[in-house]
Amino acid sequence: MPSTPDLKATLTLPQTAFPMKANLPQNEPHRLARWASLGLYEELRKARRGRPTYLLHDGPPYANGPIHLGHALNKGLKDFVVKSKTMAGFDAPYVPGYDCHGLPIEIKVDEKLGHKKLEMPAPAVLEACRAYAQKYVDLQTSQFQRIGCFGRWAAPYKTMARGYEARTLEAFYGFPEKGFVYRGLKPVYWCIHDRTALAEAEVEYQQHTSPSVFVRYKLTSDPAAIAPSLAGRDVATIIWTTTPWTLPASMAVAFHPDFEYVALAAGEGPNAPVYLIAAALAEQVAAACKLRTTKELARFQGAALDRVTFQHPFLDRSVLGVLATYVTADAGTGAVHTAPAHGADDFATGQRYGLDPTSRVDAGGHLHVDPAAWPFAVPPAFEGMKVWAANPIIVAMLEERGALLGGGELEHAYPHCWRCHHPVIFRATEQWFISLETPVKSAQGQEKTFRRLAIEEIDKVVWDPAWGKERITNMIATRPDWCISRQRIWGVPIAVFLCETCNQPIIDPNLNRKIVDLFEREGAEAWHTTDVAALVPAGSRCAGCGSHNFRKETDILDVWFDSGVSWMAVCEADPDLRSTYTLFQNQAGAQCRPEVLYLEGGDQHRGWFHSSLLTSVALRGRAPYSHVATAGWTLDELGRAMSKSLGNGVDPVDIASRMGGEIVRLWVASVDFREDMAASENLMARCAEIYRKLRNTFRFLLGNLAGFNPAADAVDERELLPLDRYMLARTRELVEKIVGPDGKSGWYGAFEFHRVYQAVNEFAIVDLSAFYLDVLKDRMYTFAPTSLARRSAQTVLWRITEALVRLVAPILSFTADEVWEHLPQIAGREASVHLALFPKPEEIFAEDATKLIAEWKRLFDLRDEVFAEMEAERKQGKIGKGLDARVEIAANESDAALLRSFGDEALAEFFNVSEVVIRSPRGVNKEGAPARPAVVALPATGVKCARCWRYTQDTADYGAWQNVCARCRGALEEMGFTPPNIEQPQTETTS
RNA sequence: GGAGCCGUGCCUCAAUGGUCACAGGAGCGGACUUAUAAUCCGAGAUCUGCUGCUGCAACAGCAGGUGGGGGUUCAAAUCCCCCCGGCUCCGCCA
Repeated sequence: MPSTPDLKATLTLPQTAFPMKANLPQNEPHRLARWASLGLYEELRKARRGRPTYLLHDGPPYANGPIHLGHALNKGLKDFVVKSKTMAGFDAPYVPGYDCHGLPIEIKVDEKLGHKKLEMPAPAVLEACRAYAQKYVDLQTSQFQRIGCFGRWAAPYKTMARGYEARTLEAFYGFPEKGFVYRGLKPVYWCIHDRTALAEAEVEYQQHTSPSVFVRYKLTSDPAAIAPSLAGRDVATIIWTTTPWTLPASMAVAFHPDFEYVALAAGEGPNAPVYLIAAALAEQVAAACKLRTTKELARFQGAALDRVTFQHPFLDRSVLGVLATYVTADAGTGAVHTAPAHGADDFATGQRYGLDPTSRVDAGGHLHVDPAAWPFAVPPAFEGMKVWAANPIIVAMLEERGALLGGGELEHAYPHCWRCHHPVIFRATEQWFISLETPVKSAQGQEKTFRRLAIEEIDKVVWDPAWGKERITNMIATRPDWCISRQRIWGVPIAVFLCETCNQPIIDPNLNRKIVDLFEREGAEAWHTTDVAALVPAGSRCAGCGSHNFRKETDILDVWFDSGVSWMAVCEADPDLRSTYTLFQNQAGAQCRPEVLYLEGGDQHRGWFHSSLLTSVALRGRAPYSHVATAGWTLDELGRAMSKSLGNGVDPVDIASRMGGEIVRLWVASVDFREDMAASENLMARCAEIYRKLRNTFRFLLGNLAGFNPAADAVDERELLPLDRYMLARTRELVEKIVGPDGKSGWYGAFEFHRVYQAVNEFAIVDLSAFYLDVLKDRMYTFAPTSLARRSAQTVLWRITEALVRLVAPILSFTADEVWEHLPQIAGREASVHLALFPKPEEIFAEDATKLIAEWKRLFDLRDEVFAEMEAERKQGKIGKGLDARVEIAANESDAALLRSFGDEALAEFFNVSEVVIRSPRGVNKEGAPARPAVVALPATGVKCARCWRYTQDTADYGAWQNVCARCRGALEEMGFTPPNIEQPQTETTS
């Protein structure tokens, strides 16, 4: 077979410097450096200045470790939002932040400093904490940037910054000044390991085994007053508790006023002991306490037990019978041991009855008995012991004294400290509280409670998904007052002076301003280094007792308060954000009001969403956001939460370094973040596979745009070939779905990133790779570059690429920017794709896309038939590729007309075959069409063109080039190629 | 105890009332060597029922089948109810 080796050189094959292999781990850092040198974030701000604003306010991650997948998801989603809003034309600044104060860091620093800490002055300890937090601020910043997140990384907000600390304190002062805050004795969750109060948000429930004991409380008031039949009997009640260590603080026994109680005699005779227990529980209690034959002596309402008295089982004092509706009949005895110092309900009851709420447990959890009530000469064995150690001792003492009626162990969910994971206790201490029942005035001047107003504000916010509204509403509706004080050091001091005599705080706005200014200048350390006298004006007197001696409060603020005032410390204060935020605050309900979005994991309903709402409603009378989106949890492939113990975690930093930050981003885009999401090495590898497909599609697009000069070569939309027009219509459809008719709604507008991912993926693989680009090869490779047909295709390829690169830019930020650089250069183009705007549907294709696509539907059905037939031929080895085939279609009239309207060439291209013959149908009945057109695929006839591989009837030798079809000959002539001299064979290298 | 989510082929998943349920991966079969560390085409869910036959097998066709069951509807993966399985969050236990 004679060959013409140089004929191949006359083809216009794809040509591009855009590499097939991405080498993401190596190349992404280079692109990051380019963005940095370009000052891209600042450029974006400049480019969008004056446009409508969109504010995504960053929830600060805690700066105490490297980032994990949840962080990557969180920041990735935010980056999609910010970038897509920016490309939709909004000015969307993004100031990332970090949560820096708090126990975890202080504990880490404690471990590092060891006993040295005790000798160090407070400012030095704070300095160590600051350094520790800063280390992780820097680490996380570099990690977030590594996965391509844009933002003001050079100046993130930090809750430990001087300005932030000053704003936090200012926010705090707002509460007492407006009457939201009280300081009082109250039981709070208390971690005896960390020696601090905890907020509800800081406890987690874990399984814990507690002793479970039934204790006899002997009645000391007149039994006949309860029921006449009890006169003269030895009466007692039985309480059940799982915390024997609270018994020294037992001040009352609570009964439900409406429950029925029985008096049971245990045994025969007038001397048998009698027990008062709830009727519903009598059987259970009798069994647990092994009461033998029981006989009911009386039956009465719990209300009858109000203010009866009992003897404490081991202390020399009496215990009051009280009534409370929280007593339940599903566990215990119906008689609830009440220790006001160690339970919220107990405390409330104690207040109603005037009981002593003093805690005999110190900050470290050591028990101390009230000497006045201790009836024996020697101190109790549990004196000074930790509560857990005291439990068995107290139980033994009960047993010894005959007060223990039953016992055992109970495994139950018990609150633990979320930081140190030790079980926590309830302990009444002096704390600062924000009262949810504070009366406030709404904007309309109506009186309501703080709680009520907060709930009303929740209602004005868009919650996504919608059930978030109900969730946070329930939380606010039922939560207790917010305990905002902590007995630690690493945080914002509650910078208040207390009266040495009566503990009354000084609430003086002028003094408060002075201290805020001090914090602004010197940071929170100033509270530790400045003397009382330097701040409190001379001659100040306590409003309560008139004393003029004051001391500094040493508690710090709950860290949830810190981050919860970020709307004030950042949005209201930061020069880049405040004008937008002020507009947001003042334009409620107005059209021009900018959106303020909070986007975090669902756990923040009780965290940041919650604390931010409360502070903003209290201080500004409105919610700090207009839109709250929540993400689900990242789980492993089997749907389990990721944990160190399971070893099923996926490290985004590791994935970025091995596969690329782009792969992490693609994974984030691939999942529906509103639900729980699966992640694993395996799934990441799948994303990498998808990435390669997308990248290769871009590469092929770019390769076929080589030499295309849009200004000179682009074909007017009306002159485009039908197939090319069809693809523009498809592209328009895609654009419309992704960015909406206006270029700013659609799936990006609704944060439906996984749909963008799916649709782009499908478009690239199905519409482009498997169809359009495949079919186009013949035209792209063999036609003269000057030909209308080829320029028509290029025009469309160019528009598709320009659209696609913008559509994926928020997600594939690295790759899109790389593609951008390889696109045909046009005047006035932005330096980065990220500075560009999303395409608008009508810019892609001005006509009715839906109609055109519907028209093509029938053609694609026929194409499927053709392919099925060709596959059969292929199986028999009669043809190989499509161009080896000739297809005959016996079509009914409408099909035939449709097919003929495209012309033979276009049809052959569409089916990717050498020849298409349309025949009138045989065997078609008169009424109408056959069920399906008769399609026959046959080996092509004619001679194969050596250049374009089509079989044609007009293939002939062209000089020394053998077997060149007439179309190729025309193209060669137009391109100025002449056949090589027959006598002088072409040498291998020319020019 | 409360709230909620998920269940689609071996795997990952799309599609929230409308044609024979999208696509990808893996595996299988094939083509191409003009996207080549590529590209293209094809077959492909388990099971049940019915029909074709004297009968059986194979095969073919039809129907049903989106965890199971029921309902609304001309029409359901999609809406409603119940159940099963998996998961998450919240709360509580004196």
